[in-house]
Amino acid sequence: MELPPAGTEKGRQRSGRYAGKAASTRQAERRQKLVAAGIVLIGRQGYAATSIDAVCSEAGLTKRYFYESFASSEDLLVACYGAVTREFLMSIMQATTPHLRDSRQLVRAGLQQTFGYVRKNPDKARLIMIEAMSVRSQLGQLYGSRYGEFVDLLVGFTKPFLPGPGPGDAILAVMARGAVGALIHLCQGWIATGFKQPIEELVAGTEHIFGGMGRDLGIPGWVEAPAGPAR
Amino acid sequence: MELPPAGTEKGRQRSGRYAGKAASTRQAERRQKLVAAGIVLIGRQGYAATSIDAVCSEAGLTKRYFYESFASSEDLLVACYGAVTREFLMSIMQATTPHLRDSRQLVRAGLQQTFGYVRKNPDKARLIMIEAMSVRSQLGQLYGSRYGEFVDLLVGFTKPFLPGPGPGDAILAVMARGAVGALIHLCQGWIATGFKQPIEELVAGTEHIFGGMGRDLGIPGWVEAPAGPAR
DNA sequence: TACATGTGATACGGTTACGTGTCAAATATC
DNA sequence: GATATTTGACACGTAACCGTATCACATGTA
Repeated sequence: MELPPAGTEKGRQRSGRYAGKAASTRQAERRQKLVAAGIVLIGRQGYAATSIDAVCSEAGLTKRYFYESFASSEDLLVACYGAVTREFLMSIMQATTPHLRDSRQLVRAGLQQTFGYVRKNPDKARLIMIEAMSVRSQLGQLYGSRYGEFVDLLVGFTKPFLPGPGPGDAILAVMARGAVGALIHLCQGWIATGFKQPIEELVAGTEHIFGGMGRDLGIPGWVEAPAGPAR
Repeated sequence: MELPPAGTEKGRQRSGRYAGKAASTRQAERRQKLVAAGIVLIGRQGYAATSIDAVCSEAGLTKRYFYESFASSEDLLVACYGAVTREFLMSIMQATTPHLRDSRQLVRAGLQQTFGYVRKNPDKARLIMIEAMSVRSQLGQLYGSRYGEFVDLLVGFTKPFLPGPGPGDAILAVMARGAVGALIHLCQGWIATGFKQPIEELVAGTEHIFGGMGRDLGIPGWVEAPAGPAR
């Protein structure tokens, strides 16, 4: 913001280092702290009930540094959403990569990891699945870009197994988005009701949904009935 | 709140009538006006951006009458959610009742009505599908009761077509909730992106999802492939 | 007409959070 | 050790909203 890096009057000091770290490093660390604090507070008590002061207090910083990294609390929410979503997706990819050849195993591992992550990280899950809806100004972008990665992941998983051309890409994308929606919605209800339902029922039910879609798409291995009536 | 209905001193007047209507009638009308105003404002500009004063102004009433019917703005949101949900469900039931015998037609009519309602009533759809998430204190109940009606409707539609015992009721309920979640999620994205996607693609994609579930459940009429690859 | 109640407009105090500014202590460079 | 920058703690003014209270007017009953 100030004048060029050369000394203004006597050219005494200039290096930007402080506490052993460069300016950009410190700035990034502060931002990181704020995001972490935002994830905790927003996920725990909700976006509407989380003030900027509270986030700064939780992060051990002051408001000055909040506005250094974010223009508004909504801005922070978007950042938190991105961070948690990334972690969530990574965990799913990690859990599914061993089963890229077996679509049944792939689906089961993905579903178990999805619900397992939610169960183990209820605050983060609440953040990305419930509180993120509060971002009015950027809701469209959230749905269009970051959340699209999840859909792309799903489509990418599916395409190698497709026997024929299948339905058009647009239809396939709708199916994938619908599948993601089913998962998210079940998780929302699960969270909202205090995880009372056993995770096995959720996995089994969603397996039927995914299995039905697999059969609809003619994917081998899903054509025969995947499970007995009262599995 | 005051003393018994008998006259306090001289027993002059007491009837509760005003402007030709009984007290309870006027009270109900005021509540109705407030709910209508809430639906418009919350649906249009979001729950967080809707103040009680604004709702009263929109309804042509004053704050006194807001607190006559509601204890908080969240209370109003719940009431609005209930009113719109009821209307939404009624419209779907009305659109589907002519096809209770033909499951294919039933699904198609239901889906078209679902997306059609959202398209025609974007504010109301935004209210029940997005803003309702803001009700932190009663989220669990929303998911448990009122929203459960939709799931029950779906299960009720499905059961008559089931050939055998099918999966257990718990699994069936999960599948139904997932299906509802797929619909809601697709609608959310549709709203957030300004209804750019053609409604036919959404209907076709969700038909595949429902069709897959129908095949998974062994419902006659869904066993053979419901549509060609590039329908 | 006289009076009690319903109604509408508005005022008030209290609370909360935002966004910015000030000032002293800590740190690094000369 | 001296100076400039970074940092932390805190104060300040502003604005919005909530929930309640006040007051004059409208409406209905005796």
